[in-house]
Amino acid sequence: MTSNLEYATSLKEACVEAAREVIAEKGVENLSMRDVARRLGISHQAPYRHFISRDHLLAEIMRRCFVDFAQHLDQRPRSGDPHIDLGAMGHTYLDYAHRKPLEYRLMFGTPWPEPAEHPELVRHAVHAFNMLRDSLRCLHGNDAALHSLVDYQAMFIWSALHGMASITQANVMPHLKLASGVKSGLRDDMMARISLGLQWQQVPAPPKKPGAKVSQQKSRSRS
Amino acid sequence: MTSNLEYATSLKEACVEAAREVIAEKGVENLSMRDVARRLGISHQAPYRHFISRDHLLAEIMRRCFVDFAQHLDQRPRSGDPHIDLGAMGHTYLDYAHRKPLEYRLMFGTPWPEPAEHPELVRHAVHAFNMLRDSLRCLHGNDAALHSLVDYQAMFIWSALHGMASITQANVMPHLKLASGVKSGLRDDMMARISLGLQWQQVPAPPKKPGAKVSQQKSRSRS
DNA sequence: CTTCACTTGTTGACAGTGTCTACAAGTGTC
DNA sequence: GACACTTGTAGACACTGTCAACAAGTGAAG
Repeated sequence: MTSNLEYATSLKEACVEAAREVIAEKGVENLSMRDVARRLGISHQAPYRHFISRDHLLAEIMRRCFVDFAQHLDQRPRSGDPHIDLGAMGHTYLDYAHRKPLEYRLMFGTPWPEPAEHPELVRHAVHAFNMLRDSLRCLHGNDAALHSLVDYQAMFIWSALHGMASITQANVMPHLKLASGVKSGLRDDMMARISLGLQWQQVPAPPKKPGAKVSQQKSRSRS
Repeated sequence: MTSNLEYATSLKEACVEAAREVIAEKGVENLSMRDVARRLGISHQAPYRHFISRDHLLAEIMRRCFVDFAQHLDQRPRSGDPHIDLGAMGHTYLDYAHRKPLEYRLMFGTPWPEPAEHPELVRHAVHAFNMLRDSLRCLHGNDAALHSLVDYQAMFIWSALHGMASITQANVMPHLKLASGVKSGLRDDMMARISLGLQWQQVPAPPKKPGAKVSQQKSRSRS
């Protein structure tokens, strides 16, 4: 019974561990409950005593990835300057995606299971996003009038970072024949453009005229 | 034999058509060769005469999505002003992601099959990226000295757009409790920030000092 | 101690999958 | 007519997730 479980305190924990191995070796889409059971030397139904379906096992692993990810973000180097801190957070984000590509793919590149079924997963994912928000609030102060500015900025940062991370991971860049030096300089360039993009300030917002072209409102102001 | 094939000229075409139906109804991950065959009233092995594996059928569908995507981008409204054209391209990109979420997910959110096995898929994907490049070259002129600038800008635009599109599609935004109005204003805000971010110009590039912090080089110039 | 419920594991099914192999019918060419 | 080639069929194989029935252990109630 306890043949391959020397290290694990419970079978549930051992299942998670084995599943992560499978994912690391063969990718998420090739994770199978029976494979997990086989590796642990238990019957193919034993894991179902701890996870009611394959999706639930996967959701638990994803949840832990978010915990790990949030910890990673939390351990970023801190200086006093909130601007530098924000930049450090961006770099830390991209570092994670680069150093733990499997985990990153799992969190942000895998079709999520039904969110209603896995509230804990959602909770931890939102928590990671809130760290980005906090970093921005630290910059602006927690003035309620600026909450929407913070959210716009957070979505912008996240979009650009996630876009870059997922494009990098997709391994398409070698096929794009980028100009020499671009690949190695991409990260710094991207960070610089993001930080410039952050400086856009909302125009007083005419309350939504659907037909209006937006390309014209070039009225920007810089902080 | 020709029971359900009234419309299709060849079985190959009918397979693609049926597969797209399956994907639309049940998602990519639930696409099965046998299901395709069943819908066409043919034996479960018939599709294998035209696609050597499930991956190859999927790759063919993905390839067609890229063709469709490129066409969509090509039909964007054109004005004389290349700046406005570039903005229109961004909107057209996001429109596509919004109006054809399945196709978008298929192209950019599905783990790609081995690229070496599907060169045509890669070719069409790169072509779509080149349309973005062309749009930028149109802005700067085709000066070789600016090729790397164009590539940086293209990667930035693509990252931000793709990031936003995939986040939007992932249906996580409802869980983030964004400030009121942010969701509806997100797209315009994002476009404005992107266009601001584009204006970053490279610093003369000190030939790579690995230890140097980049956060300091705030020497920007605006066009 | 006995009894009962509950937990945790096993075994055996079932329907579904991708894909290999062997076979059959049609089609065109020498 | 003989032959090769294409296209479709039928049957297997190993694999999957998951349901249902069963067994052994544990702990509490009577």
